[in-house]
Amino acid sequence: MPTSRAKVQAGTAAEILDIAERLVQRRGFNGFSYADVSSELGITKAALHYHFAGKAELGESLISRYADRFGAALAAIGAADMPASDKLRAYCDLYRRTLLDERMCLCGMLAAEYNTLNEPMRAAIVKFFDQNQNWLAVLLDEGRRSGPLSFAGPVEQAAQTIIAALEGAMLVARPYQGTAVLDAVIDRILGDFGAELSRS
Amino acid sequence: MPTSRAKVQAGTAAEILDIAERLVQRRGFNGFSYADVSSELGITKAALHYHFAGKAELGESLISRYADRFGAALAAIGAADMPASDKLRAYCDLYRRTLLDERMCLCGMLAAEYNTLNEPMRAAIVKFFDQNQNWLAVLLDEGRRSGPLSFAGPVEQAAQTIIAALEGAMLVARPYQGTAVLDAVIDRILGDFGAELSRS
DNA sequence: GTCTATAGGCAGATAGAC
DNA sequence: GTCTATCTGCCTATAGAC
Repeated sequence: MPTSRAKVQAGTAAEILDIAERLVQRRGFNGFSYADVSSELGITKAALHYHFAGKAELGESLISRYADRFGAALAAIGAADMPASDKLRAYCDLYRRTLLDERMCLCGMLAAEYNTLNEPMRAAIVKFFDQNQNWLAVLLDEGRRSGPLSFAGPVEQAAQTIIAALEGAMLVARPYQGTAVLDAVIDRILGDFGAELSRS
Repeated sequence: MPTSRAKVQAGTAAEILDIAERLVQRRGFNGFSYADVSSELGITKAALHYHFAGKAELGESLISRYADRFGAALAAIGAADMPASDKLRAYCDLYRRTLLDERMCLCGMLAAEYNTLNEPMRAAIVKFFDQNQNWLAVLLDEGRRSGPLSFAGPVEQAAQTIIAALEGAMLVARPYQGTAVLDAVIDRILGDFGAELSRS
């Protein structure tokens, strides 16, 4: 039964998503076409429409899969046996690994193009950032209570700032080469939120 | 002699730039067309080509004008008789006013689409961020030396972090309404870099 | 599932009249 | 400077054969 792989999407549909995801992360949703995907995959544009009715539906599937995977990565970090400061570092490293592959965060990219997207895609983007912020707020809260993290103000504000700084660093890093900008931002985040001895 | 207004570009060309600038800041460079500009301005697409040879040339002029205006705003802040902490606040307010008009930073938006742009546009974007970071680094350096600002590490790293946080906040603020995310980030920037009594 | 063929529209761009 | 008219190409999408 090759049609039902249960949980993980496999086959052509997944290959389409893989290619489209990379294209969106590098060029934006308005910067790639069905022709780009079909030529890279080696099938015709018409075949793409069998798997995804239209570009918008493909976009919705992209965000959905991305959010699921990102959520799974967050859950793995959350379940790990580490102090919160190390978990914050692991969280930042998710962004760093994405940038190392010369990709922008999918939803960060789509946030830029937000005004050109349809309502289902917009809702999915908001949902992604909500999940992201909520998870990070919990981590920050626990880390501050248990000691390894130290910062002032509400956790929601802190979580928003960290996400904004990381997304912005990926954005600004694009015109430059490499991860220097993001590394600088991560260093400062860990320094500002981590409870260090040198905090005077 | 209505053709030569000397320094400030006026007339149709400036109107085209005004409309195109807003469209790019809201929808992205790949999210608007000559037809959008011409219909809003009330002239034909062909007329646009008289003023700007092609979309790429229009894009280059957009960045150039934007960088000039931004540079002038920075110079005005720098020349003002205020402590560096107030200047930093005024700098952040530049971003806030842009977002209040429901616009993303032009070069932040273009940074997302960087991979789809031609070389002249790419170079102009890098130049904008260089100028931005250099100005901010000088402000931070002077502010730290003279007292009103307090932070650790190299000024370039600090400047990169502030710019990234502001750009990212504008980006992430788009899916949400209003300036709440950006306000939170600005509060934290001013708190982290300002020399406050409560710094312990 | 994938193909060929094609529709219908919009993109950026050009020629030449006024 | 702006127009009408047109071009070429790419876009998303569909119909129907295999």
